[in-house]
Amino acid sequence: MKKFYITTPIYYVNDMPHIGHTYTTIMADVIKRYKKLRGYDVFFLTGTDEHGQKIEKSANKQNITPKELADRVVKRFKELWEILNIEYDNFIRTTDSYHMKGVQKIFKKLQNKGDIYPGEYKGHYCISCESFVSDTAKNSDNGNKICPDCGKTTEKVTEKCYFFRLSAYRDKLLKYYEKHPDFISPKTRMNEVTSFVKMGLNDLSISRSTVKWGISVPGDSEQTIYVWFDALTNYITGINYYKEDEMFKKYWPADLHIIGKDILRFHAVFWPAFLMAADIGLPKKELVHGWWLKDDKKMSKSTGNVLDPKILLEHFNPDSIRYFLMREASIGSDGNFSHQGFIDRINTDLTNDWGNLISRTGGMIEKYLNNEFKLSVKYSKREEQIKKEYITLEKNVLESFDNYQYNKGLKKILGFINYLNKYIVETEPWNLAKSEENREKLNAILKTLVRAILSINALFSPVIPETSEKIKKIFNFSESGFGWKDPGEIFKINKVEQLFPRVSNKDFFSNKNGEKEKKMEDEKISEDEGLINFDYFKKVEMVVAKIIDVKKVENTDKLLELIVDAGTDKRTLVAGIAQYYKVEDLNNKKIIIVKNLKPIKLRGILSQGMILAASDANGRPYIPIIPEETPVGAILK
RNA sequence: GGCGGCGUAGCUCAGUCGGUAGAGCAGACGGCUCAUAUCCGUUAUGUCGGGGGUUCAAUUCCCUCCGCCGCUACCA
Repeated sequence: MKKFYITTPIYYVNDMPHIGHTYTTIMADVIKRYKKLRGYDVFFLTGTDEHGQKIEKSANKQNITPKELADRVVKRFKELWEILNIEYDNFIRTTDSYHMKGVQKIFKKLQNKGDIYPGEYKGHYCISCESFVSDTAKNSDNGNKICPDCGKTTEKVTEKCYFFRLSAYRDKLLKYYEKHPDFISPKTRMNEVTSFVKMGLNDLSISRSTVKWGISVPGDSEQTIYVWFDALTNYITGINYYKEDEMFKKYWPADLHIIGKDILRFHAVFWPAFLMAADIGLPKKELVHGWWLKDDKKMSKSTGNVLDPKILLEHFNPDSIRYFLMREASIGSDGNFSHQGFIDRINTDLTNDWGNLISRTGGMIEKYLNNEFKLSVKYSKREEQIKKEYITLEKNVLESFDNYQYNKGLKKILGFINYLNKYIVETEPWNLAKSEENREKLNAILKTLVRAILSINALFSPVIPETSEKIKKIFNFSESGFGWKDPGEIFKINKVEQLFPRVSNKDFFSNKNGEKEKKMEDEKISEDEGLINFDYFKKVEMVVAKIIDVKKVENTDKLLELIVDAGTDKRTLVAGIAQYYKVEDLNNKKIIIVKNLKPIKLRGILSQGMILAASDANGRPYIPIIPEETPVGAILK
């Protein structure tokens, strides 16, 4: 029996489960169920990532231990997966001992090989912020750096840590990509990865002495292993890499890692390099999916538009959610989620088409045949035709599913359902039922419908498994597997229940979730007009600053490094204006800077703000010079 | 700035290895009554992002411009 090992990423317990986690996990579950039907021995791994400073900090805030925090979130994930009928084979937690031992094992292996070596991280440490300050932060009088966050003088610290020799794997990775062009799918993601690797790779710091909540480095209790090394390793520890027993030998290498585009680099560059270093085979394929946008906007905690699947579960059954996510997004590109879109999709596809087909078929069998087929019948050409067309359809659908194009496959299935609805209208069973002489014909039509329904039901089963089971029960049918179904000459059916109750807009939007939803749509409208309110504007801090030193950034054409006095502090700015402004043009001038812009490193120098300048159509900057008498630090509003 | 992708009906998208375009949803009209006011049929709408070129012929190939997205950079 062929094996198939599929994984989701492990989810960081700093976040409650949302639609993104749900999407990835449902996709994995659908693939698992599909592969199982295709005769594979499937193993499906999911779990949680529980180490790291963030977890440590949030736990502290809530006055609980990191493990307690993780336990709470894990419970939420497991509950949701149960509701959504996710059949994972193992739920790994990075705090599980078999995982931790496995991580240490591979770490040790790389150490022995020399691919992990002790090194030094030289840095400037801010004690009050408990964090490292960039090399490029500005100096204080005594030569130490000043913390850009709190302004206090930092201490020079030389910290021991371990590095992974990533630089040595550049060519090997590129060769691997070339040999396995389908390793990363879709192709655009593969291009991104290769161009990134081509630019060269630096060795990777893979341990921290400042993080306590983590797996300790073997033989060095001062250090914990970097969370990404810890997390990625789950894919092998989850199938017993520590023991390297039969299970590991059977399932590794993974056949499919499902990941989101945000974690591409870790999976497509670092993870393969770690495995190469450890002489472990590489996963066969990584499928990169996009994000779910909410009303065309990225979901994020800060905008507060993260979608909790529980809201949907208040109105819809789990299969509806599974169906929508698989039907609506094509792998690779971002999907868009709107509540209206969700309601429409479920009502048209599942309620009107699929649910109703079963309902009307069952209704007729009840009404005309008293829920029982007593006759053995001959099928006419028309019925044979339906069988033939189903077989063609099935081939096409399976082909789509094999390529993980579930949206395409499902679309095709819906087309066939429409075809069956037409068949009913054309044959008019309700007229045949009026006279006894058409009994056999009526039987043949209804039986054909049952056979078609059961056949389609199998195709649908990986995506909507719960409904699929219900349908089998209605028709007293127990076989699974694909192909044209035949429940036999004589059989009974049970009363049809409503499989997908209709949810009207009124039902959905009248409760408080709907209100919330509506409010958000209103907000969206005002944003669309391009206007911002005053509070929003106030967030931008602009002040007058005096330039106290200017120099060109070495080896660049466009960049100037400026030291400015912003009133409260002195800070470094990097600006791409060297082609238009000379050092002497700017020295001692007063200008406007944006003070609270997120600092960014440019050419290795940390730029802590931005010079305000007008720019013309060619991008040429014009810096407004402020009158000399203006006080430094004056706020613009 | 570089690399890649995209821009097709009101909405979501398919498609054309060159012969002026489709599907679903929403809309309009009609039919049926087995069915969850469901189903079936008919039907409107598009200068296929703008401009230029190659060609007998371009939405499809080439160039250029505009807009959007992703990655990346000496953008901030």
